[in-house]
Amino acid sequence: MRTKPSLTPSLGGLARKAQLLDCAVDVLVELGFAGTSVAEVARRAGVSKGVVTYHFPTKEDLLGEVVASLYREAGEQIGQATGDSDSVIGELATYIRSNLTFVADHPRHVRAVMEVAANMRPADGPPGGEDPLSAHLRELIERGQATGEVADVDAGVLAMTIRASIDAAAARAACDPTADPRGHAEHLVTIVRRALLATEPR
Amino acid sequence: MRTKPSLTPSLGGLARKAQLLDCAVDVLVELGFAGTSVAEVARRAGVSKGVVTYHFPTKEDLLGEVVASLYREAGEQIGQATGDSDSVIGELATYIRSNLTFVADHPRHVRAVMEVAANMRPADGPPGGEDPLSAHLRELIERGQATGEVADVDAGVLAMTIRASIDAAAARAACDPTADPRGHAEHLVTIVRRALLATEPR
Amino acid sequence: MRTKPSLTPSLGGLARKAQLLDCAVDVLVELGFAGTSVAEVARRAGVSKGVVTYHFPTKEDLLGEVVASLYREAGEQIGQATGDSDSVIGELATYIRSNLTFVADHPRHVRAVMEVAANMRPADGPPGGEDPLSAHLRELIERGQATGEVADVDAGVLAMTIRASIDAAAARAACDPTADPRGHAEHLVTIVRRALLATEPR
Amino acid sequence: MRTKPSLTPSLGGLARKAQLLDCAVDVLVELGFAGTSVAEVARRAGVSKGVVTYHFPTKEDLLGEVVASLYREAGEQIGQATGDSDSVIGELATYIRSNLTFVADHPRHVRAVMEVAANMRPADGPPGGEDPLSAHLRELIERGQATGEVADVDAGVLAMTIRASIDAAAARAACDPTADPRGHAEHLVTIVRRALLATEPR
DNA sequence: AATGAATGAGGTTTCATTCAT
DNA sequence: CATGAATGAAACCTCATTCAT
Repeated sequence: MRTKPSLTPSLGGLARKAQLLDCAVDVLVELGFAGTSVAEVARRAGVSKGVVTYHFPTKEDLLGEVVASLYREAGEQIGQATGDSDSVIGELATYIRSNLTFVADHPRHVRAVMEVAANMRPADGPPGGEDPLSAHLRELIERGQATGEVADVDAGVLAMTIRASIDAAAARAACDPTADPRGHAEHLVTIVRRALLATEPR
Repeated sequence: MRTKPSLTPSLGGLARKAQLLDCAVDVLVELGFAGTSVAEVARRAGVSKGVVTYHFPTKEDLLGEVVASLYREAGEQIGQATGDSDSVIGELATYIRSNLTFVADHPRHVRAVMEVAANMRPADGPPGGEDPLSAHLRELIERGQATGEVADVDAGVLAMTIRASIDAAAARAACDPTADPRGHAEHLVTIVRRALLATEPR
Repeated sequence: MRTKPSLTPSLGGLARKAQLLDCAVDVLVELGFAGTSVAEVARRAGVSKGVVTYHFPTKEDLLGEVVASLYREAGEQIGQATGDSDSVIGELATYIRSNLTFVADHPRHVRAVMEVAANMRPADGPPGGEDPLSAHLRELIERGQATGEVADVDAGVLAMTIRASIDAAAARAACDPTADPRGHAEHLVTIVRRALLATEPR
Repeated sequence: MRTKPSLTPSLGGLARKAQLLDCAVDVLVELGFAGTSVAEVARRAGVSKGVVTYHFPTKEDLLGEVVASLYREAGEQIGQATGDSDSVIGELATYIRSNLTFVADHPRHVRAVMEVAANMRPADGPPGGEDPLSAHLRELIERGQATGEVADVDAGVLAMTIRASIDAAAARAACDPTADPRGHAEHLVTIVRRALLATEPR
């Protein structure tokens, strides 16, 4: 039997995968997690449903890779901007700025991952315990407190607050093109510096 | 889980409705928005699916009432604790404390509403724009800045940050029984006071 | 036990039944057979669903009575107008006129019965065989042919055609208030008379 | 590798669609519109419910195609038999004969379409106004009256009567295999000719 | 690699009916 | 008589997944 010519020829594995991930991001952003179906992703990619399940055997694989690829990119971009400061305050500022710069550069992908994270909970029930990203921040702050560099506010709460502020700005940036994540970073840095460095009045 | 070991007695309208709302909250917390089906709610209540749709014609009605009932309760409890301070810092502290006290008292309900809010997007597309709760905080802060009572940090960013911190603590409290929202409130108040009142060094 | 005061006091059986039948007719006309539910009938009557099933244990009882009551009324009204003519043509004319007069007087009820008839098929499968109403007409025509009073067209086909024309006019009248069933009757009488009495040309 | 024998082999799109339409016709004829469910159609086709919704996304699509396919076939078959007569009476006879010949050839399909038509009301409320098929007939008759070729009976009523007679014969033929639509056509032609051509006595 | 067909589970909703009060 | 609550079946539809080609 003759092979039927395909409208959408092979893209050689990796390219096809990247295309599908792109489409998945779009669908997540526009239709939300609940509205994201394999069929819709395929439709936007202009391929058949089978193509999606060929490259990503299950839906979880697809969405998991949406998350993982963002983490990979974020790790690279943020990793570069790290460690080049010797003060704790400086490191915090770098962390906040690099995080929100990344968000400003990839608002849609970030939003997509938020959709997934809010809905695809790990099999072992709700997380509970401290978020690892906050934990890292907390340790950083505690280090500064140990050396007396920064004031003695609750490190855990401040860490959570910084993380939450970054995430909120990201969420906003993903939906609202007029939002300004980089400005948010600067103002947040100011707030954090005041909280950590300032001398309380009187 | 919360089901009273009753075969299926008539509960007389309001009680049944309350029971179903309770069960819906449980399901939302444990299974997430995506895992919340009318059937599961009915199963936990020990009644048939029809009972749920009898009292809440559509799923949206059910989840909407989960949200609305929390807002009602929060409005009452938080409303009482408001306005009794004449300094902006005092009002902020009251706001933070009453919010997190409420969260400490209703962690599961709060978490359930978060699940709904994160997923049930309004028909008119993604929100965009400033969150009304943050806006209220921002105005409060700006009022203090106009009178010179507090420092000139960015009011919008600080408002978002406070709201985000409260929400993060709420999310944590809903999943982790060892979390301490009231402690979070105190530490957050300290952080905010420092950011707004302290004199920057040098 | 104290009797609970009712918003919709007892109508004494028969009146309530009549009211429910009226409402059922309305629903059938406006929403069609498929849209006719016990709940909707109750809603229009301003009573609870239970009232309907109290008076008409099953939906079939309700709709069956809609049909039966029309037949009763039609039987009375048409019965009076019958038999007072001694020519077959006269009897046919009387039949047609009395049928369409009845339709003109009860368009909604007629339409409702059509909805039911088209959908509620007898348990023993589709009817098949000659419609009894047509059969009566056919016999009448054949009687006239036996005496030579009317021409020798096919009595069965003419009978079916007359019946179908009456029904079509009824269907029209039920939906279209500008329709004129009585005019239709006159014109149909003319057509039938021509078909039965005229001498074919040449 | 040997091909695993499939219980429900792939029929290649069009064939499967045709099969499903056939089954839908059967169900409509035997169980009526109200008794026609997607599940029942699937059961008769020996496939799963999903297959039906795969080929016809909604029930309306399925039933709509039942109607449309009949119209297509009827259009072809009746179109061929049209326009080859120059007298109005001749055209009427051709119309009646071709209609009922078609009915005689496809009694079940015709009956199925009647079920659908009687129940699937257009979204814009009850129709009201003249049926387009009757309208065409009326214009034909009026043309003949304008030239004096045929008598001056009411064209609208006669048109409705002819249409109704054809439909009644079709309904009968679909349920009763002993019915004779072609015979009906001949007798109906005779009746119509007498009504239009004969000279009234006296 | 890619496709279209098929599956079956599960979701929401409607509804006739039953029953205690 | 009347009601509101409850039931359970059945409807339509969506979807992740599997499979032959």
